[in-house]
Amino acid sequence: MQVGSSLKDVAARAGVSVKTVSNVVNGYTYVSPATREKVEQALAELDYRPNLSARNLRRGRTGVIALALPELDAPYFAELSRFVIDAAAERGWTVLIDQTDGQAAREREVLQGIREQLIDGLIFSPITVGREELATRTDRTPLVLLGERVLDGPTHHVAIDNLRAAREVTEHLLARGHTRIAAIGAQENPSANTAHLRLAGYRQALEAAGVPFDERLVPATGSYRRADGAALMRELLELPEPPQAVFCFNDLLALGALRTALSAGLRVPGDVALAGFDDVEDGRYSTPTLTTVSPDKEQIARVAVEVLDSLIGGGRGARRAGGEADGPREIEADYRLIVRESTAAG
Amino acid sequence: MQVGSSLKDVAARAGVSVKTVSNVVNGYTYVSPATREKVEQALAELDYRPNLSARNLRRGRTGVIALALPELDAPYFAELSRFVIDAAAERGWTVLIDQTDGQAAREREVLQGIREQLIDGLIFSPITVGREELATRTDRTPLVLLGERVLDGPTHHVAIDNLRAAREVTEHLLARGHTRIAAIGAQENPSANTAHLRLAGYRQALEAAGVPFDERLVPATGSYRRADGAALMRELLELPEPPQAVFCFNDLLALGALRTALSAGLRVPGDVALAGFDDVEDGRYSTPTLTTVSPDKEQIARVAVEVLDSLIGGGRGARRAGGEADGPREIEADYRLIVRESTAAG
DNA sequence: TTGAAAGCGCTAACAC
DNA sequence: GTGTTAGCGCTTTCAA
Repeated sequence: MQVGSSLKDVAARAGVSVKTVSNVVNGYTYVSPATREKVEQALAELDYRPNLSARNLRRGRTGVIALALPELDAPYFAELSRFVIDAAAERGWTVLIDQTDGQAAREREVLQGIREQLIDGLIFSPITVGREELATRTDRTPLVLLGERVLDGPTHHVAIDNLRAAREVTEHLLARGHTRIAAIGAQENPSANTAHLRLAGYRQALEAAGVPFDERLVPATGSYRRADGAALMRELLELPEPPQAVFCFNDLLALGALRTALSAGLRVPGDVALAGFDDVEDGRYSTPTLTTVSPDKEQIARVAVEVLDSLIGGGRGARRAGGEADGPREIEADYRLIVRESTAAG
Repeated sequence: MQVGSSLKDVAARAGVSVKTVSNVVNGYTYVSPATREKVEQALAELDYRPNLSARNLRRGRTGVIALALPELDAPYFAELSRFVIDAAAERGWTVLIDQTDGQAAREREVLQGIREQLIDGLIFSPITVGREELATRTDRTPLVLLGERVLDGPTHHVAIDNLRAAREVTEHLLARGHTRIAAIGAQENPSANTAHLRLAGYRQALEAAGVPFDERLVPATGSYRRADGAALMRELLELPEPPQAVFCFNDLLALGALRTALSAGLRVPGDVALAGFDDVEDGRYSTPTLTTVSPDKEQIARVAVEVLDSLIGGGRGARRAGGEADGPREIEADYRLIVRESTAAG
């Protein structure tokens, strides 16, 4: 069965050459109106659709970029993805999604180019990957990193200043009069840059305020889901001296912690104040609503796509390592602290 | 700049023919160990990566399927996507995402094949698209629909029995002793099958219980986000005789309604009971936790991918319309009613 | 303004 | 077992 018509078929039907049809399809100038009309009619009659594989092969690019992230069902990544897809669509790119589940092996594959030759570029939000993996990368697919900066990394990336943001949250909690402030979300994995930066910001704020750091108030976790937040909060509440406030390294942890606190009969923020990070929509409708750091996700997505777009280059011809001349760019995205009910003044 | 090595380069380096290299790359038998080793060394030395565009052009398929859905940042779709991507990965497919935002024009594009020739198949969760659009579709890309059944539709689809599920939710509310039960999520758009089915289920249950239908208790909405639920709940609370229970057509609406109710100082379920639909994770951690219909998302995703896989066919050769011989399959997915705190017995 | 033809990198008949 | 070669459908010099 004939699946689709090719340029040749159209050319035959219109009584012109393949080149002419191609010209019409690609909107080139210098086609006489008469010819153009003939061709367009044939195009319509045969319901012609260009074969993208062939076009890609010829052009050396595919028009597809990959977005690699830990998990699509974490609201932060879901929201970010929507913006990336929108921004990409505006520039004519199609987005393909790779879920790594934060697994080191999967992340390494992504970096080494499982999809190479299928994608023109990659936007990657890593969890475990560090400087070394990036440095030894052989895949030449243009890459933009999302999330924390991999220090001195050889790669373009866009991220907010996690350390400063975490410090601000903690300062906000201190300003509310709390001194016994816990932090949920520390990670033992040495490559977990985001967690380390947020923890560092937390510690800086405590130190500046002269509040001693108490290791028992900073339980570690492997993942950042609601269940983790709920479990860690239970641990904190069993402490001889439970915290007055908890800074959670993302909103999911905070929502889990909130559930635990409310179930335990505590009032939030009356008995314990809670702050999160990410500003996902859930936290805007929880009761109480959630104080959080709101990264400008739309900006992050747009800038990442723009940088990638410029790396890939206007696009004629083969994929290039382009843009490296200017050196990797580190772009800082905006964020703001949004104070809501969960830390409202007593 | 040379971007990557081709089979020819590898062949030259290994001192064999292109075909032999191809054989090795594709894991064919009948390659002598000595040759194989030579080739593999050359492969490694040149860091060979197959050009997928070329391979696709030749094989007539791309290994990519599209998942078209309204919005990635609605938790139900985010969760579903994760399962679709996982199921697809298991079968060697890569998933590309199209967001329609539920817009009729975008949905029509998807259906008519914007991505044709780039994808081997399409899994589509429509909002507005109806029977006619499906019937007049010319794109031959294998298609599986998700969500409500388009009645007598010409297309394979997988969905839960929305009508029955909605009836069960309403019956549950009736069994709790409520008679003044509102429903949030009706849609005026005649193609909004899901909304119509859920509304029909609600009405069936009322009727069976001899409870009169009150139009004021069934406000319509265009979209299904938290903000809509919050706004509609405000309207309901201003009624001279507000409802004792509210059945929301998805969890986001319910979470928005919950926020409004709690903000208004009402107790849930004491003053008003609330039920949702979808069983997204947010509703498992809200306070109170949310009674809801839980569709088996993993099953929906897996079955959709399996059906699509069989439609696309083993895959040799060109894309086919295959599978139509057996006629469109309508696959009913499992679901269950999960009763949680938001409708707990008084 | 249009046509002829080469070739992108790969796979698979078909030879040897 | 291995090599030769003909396309897949498209874009694009180069001629006409």
